[in-house]
Amino acid sequence: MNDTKKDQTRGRPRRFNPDKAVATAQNLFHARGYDAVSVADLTRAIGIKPPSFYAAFGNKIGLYARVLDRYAENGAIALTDLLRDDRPVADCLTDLLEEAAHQYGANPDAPGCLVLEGRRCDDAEARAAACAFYHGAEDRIRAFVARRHPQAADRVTDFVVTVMAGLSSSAREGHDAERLRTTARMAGKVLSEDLVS
Amino acid sequence: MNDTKKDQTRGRPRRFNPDKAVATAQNLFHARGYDAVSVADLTRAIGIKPPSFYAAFGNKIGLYARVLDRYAENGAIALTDLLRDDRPVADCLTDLLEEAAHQYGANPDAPGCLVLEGRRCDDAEARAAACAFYHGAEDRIRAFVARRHPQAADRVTDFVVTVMAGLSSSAREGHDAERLRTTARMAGKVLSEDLVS
DNA sequence: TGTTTAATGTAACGAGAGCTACATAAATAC
DNA sequence: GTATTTATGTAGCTCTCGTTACATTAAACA
Repeated sequence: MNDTKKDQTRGRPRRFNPDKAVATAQNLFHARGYDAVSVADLTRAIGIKPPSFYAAFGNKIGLYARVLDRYAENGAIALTDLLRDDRPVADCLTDLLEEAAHQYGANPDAPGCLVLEGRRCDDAEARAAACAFYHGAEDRIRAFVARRHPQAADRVTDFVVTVMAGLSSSAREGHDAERLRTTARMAGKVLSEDLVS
Repeated sequence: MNDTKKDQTRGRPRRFNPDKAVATAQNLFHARGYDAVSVADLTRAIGIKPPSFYAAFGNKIGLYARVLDRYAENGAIALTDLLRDDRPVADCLTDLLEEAAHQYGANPDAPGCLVLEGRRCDDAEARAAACAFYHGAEDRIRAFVARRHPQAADRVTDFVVTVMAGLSSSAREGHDAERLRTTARMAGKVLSEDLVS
């Protein structure tokens, strides 16, 4: 709440809030994707000039990395809460798919998953940054399944991440949260039957 | 087979084959996507200079449209063959998903679906062109389902196109045809149970 | 008050994008 | 042969991209 941080640093103080700038950038990147957002778009939206931008974030990728970090904390799916060892694996994964459907369709101005969509941008560095977050999540899902269904882990993980990518894609195509949830529930049925322990 | 068409047109003859050029462009667009392929990339790959390019195809979008047409004839999924009215709907759709898996993973240098991936490029005109092909296919799937399962058509179509988008995405992530096929088969199971006539 | 430190605004850089003006070359039509 | 038509090669256009030099402004430190 205390917006005016009294940082007693040395030189001229910033005229903008870097955290707010990251939030603004997150909206833009999520709405249009990394490639379609120019530095000019970002500086205009933040309300600063290029030198301030580069002094604060290094470069476009630097800001994108900040955005990905923020997304992992705020916007992304809380795998820790969903993948519980005290519930059936299939139930957890179905909840995961439904939660994805809910989040991907929640904001029509920023549909789909920032990370999943970011995997396919044209800038190699940005792509690598998004893929790093993606692989982290995929590995956690696979490890979760493997704990109780080791022989099905690869197959089930492939299915789950493929459906999630599809949900993100359909969200960007205009499917609202309810349509996505119906699709997610249908996909979830497979898991209930495949993973009868 | 007769490569040397004796077109008795008027002026100086072309030194390149436009159909081969479209095939070359298809490979590039499929491998990297519309945005990541520059006109310079195309002219280099085709072996021509920009003026010949623009004389033959109008502009970058013009060639892309030719590529989409060619893809619809050659590379894309033959919906007419798959969506048969003399077989159970679920079986047809499962075959459709498996065929998608097969095609999307067939060529590691051009993974996924040219049209599905093209929907999300940053150029508005190119996006619209790809979306037109996509919506045509989606409509055909929905009409096929509606013929025998009218109340399930929307839901089932959403599921099928979402899985297909996921398959294309996972193909670009590196899943080979066999992994994709396993995912497709899992998704197909839902349809068999959902569409018990 | 004078020095130091850091952020700001103006202006522009080089690279690459899509695209084209213009003169030349190679075919047919007369 | 001469005129006409079309494709080619050279060279360069405009625009936007990500990024930066440079002088200036505003704060803390001495």
